[in-house]
Amino acid sequence: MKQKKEKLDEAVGLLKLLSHPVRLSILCNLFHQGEMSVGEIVDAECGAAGQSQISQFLGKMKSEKLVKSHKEAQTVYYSIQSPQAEKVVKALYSIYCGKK
Amino acid sequence: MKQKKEKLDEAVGLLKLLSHPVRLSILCNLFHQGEMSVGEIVDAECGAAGQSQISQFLGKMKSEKLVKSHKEAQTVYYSIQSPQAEKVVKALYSIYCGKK
DNA sequence: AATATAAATTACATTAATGTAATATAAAAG
DNA sequence: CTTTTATATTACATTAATGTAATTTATATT
Repeated sequence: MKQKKEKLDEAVGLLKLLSHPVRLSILCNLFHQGEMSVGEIVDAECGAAGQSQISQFLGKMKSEKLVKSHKEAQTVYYSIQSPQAEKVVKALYSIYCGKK
Repeated sequence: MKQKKEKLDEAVGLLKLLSHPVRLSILCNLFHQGEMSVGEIVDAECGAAGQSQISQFLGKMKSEKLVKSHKEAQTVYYSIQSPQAEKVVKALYSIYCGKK
């Protein structure tokens, strides 16, 4: 069985990546849409972040295995890869957006 | 109804506070123990953080209404106050420490 | 009163995260 | 081949988070 500290650090690693309004919003959108191109992701943020920053965020989340991507011609599509991320986003959604 | 952005920021505010191994560990312990003195909290961290830092963390989490405290003589007891924090900690526990 | 114990506060130094502009790469269209 | 479109990368400047030592406050004990 995994050490307490390892599990703690794993959870913290995930939480850190969720702890930014744009990154959380992106994951929320991916959770509901299933898959989005970078262009769609950028548009969905309505100016809250520029293309460069969003690309950086996606790169970081991909390197940390929260999301995966595939390329079709010049377009790159992202989707959630981590079940843990999905579960936390889901829990947050029910806490903050669930029915009263 | 609350704006999407407000809810996002509220969720991010909570996640940021959970995004530190010592703070998350403290909340996890409080979740399971219900209430702990600062001394017990410090001991439970086994040196991962000093008294000063833990006091600072508790102060921050209290000012953000994640936890509450009451004093008995020279001893201060903390417990979780935020239902949202409790729910996220619970979700994380089931994700990372749940049965396989 | 002097000392000990519990917790909080202050004051930094260090490290990490964020935001942004400019540039680069890759594929498609003209 | 030049231009356009889509995305990624680089290079900082700025701000925020972290860690730690020293000091302080409050209460209890001797």
